[in-house]
Amino acid sequence: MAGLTAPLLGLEKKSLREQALSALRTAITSGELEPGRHLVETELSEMLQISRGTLREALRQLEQEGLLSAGPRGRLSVRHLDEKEIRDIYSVRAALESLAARTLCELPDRQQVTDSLHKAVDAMDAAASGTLEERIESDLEFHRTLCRLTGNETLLHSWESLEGSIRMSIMFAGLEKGVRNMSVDRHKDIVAAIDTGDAALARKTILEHMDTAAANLVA
Amino acid sequence: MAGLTAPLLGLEKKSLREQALSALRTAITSGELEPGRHLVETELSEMLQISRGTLREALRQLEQEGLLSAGPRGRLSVRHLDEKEIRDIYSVRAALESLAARTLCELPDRQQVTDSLHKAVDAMDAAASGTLEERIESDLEFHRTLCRLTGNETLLHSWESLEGSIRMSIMFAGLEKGVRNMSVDRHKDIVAAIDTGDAALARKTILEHMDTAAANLVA
DNA sequence: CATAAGTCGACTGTCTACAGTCGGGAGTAG
DNA sequence: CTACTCCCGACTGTAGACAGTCGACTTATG
Repeated sequence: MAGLTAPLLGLEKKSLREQALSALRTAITSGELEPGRHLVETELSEMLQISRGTLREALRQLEQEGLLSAGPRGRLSVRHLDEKEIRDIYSVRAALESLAARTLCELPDRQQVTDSLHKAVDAMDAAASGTLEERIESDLEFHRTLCRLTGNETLLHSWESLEGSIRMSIMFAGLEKGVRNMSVDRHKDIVAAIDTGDAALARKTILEHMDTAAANLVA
Repeated sequence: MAGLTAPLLGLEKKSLREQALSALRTAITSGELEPGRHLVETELSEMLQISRGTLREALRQLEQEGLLSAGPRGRLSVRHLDEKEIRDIYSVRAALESLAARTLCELPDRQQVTDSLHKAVDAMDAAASGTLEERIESDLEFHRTLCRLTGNETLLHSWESLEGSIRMSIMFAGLEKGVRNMSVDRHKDIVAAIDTGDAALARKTILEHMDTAAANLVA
């Protein structure tokens, strides 16, 4: 007699605000809303079939995620990234993920960690023959997992706040360039480094990975 | 004939949303709104004399800054930090600021940078005899400056997103503990390390500073 | 023809009102 | 006295409307 009407397994219904947030994030990071484009609240609220008030809450969040930039009088537009900004974003990303790698190495029980990471790599492997979007998703999921496994909620939250900017970086560079960074082998190296428990090595591996990744994007 | 009615020098009138944001941030990080306290939108909007819609936009932002935590059915309450979370916050902070230090060392022209940092330290010195709040403000200003001078907007933005959590950490630990980290000398060390241009040394100095800072807070 | 004043339209800022939902207390049956 | 039910009050989710402001276009004037 369970679950007759409502979905039970974590599939909680999302508020309109969250739906709008997802929809807009996708629209922006997919390029459907091209960079520089002015966003008009009345237009968007009509498109998404929600009220302006609800929409504005979502917009504030996107603004703080760095997907939107504010012009005079509160005019919002889709943020435009140049090469320097992409490098900057990846510098911060590298700092966060290298902290994650170091932290994981210092964990008492790394068995479950490496298991989860192996699974994430396997998922990338499985997606390797899929669409570009799928490959990117599985890659980001790997790195998100890296942060999540540390158990440091603040770290995870900071990374997720950056995720939108990361997606924009990839989109800006072009998906074909972004996909250069999805190599399964390189990610296996990361897992292996963490597996050894050598924090310095793990940190170095991540930093190099991010350096290469940034270079691939702006090249 | 200038500035008769309106302030001109960058003192642009802030929107009600921004005013509410500042007021709430201050109220929370000062402990006026004690941790764990449930926030009721209608109450707050009446206190602040603004409409709920406007207030909600500010709340969303505070939520993302980590000052508020969401309960069931959108109930918001002032976030509560335990010792582990404080350590976690400072880990992330350390990662960001060590990136800042490294970045500054690699800058071609560091003259202006060290000048600005010296000024910030001087400000701390001047505040040393002031109230606890003033000392904390000048300390945070120093570290914010550190991030700003890198020219990496993303880094600055990430740090500022964390600032609220940092303030809460200090408040949680108690201002008297927080003030232990305001030593002018220790900050001079940081500036000196950056001055040498030795990225590894600068990074190490910051990491140690943050380690000590976190230890002082949870001790 | 150029410049200045005036007017119109487009958007954001803000407020008020309504609807839906959950928790808790009063009241009642066993 | 306990447990169950039903109703009410408290809040959040969401919508819709009004007001103020700035830019662009038009029109009048030197």
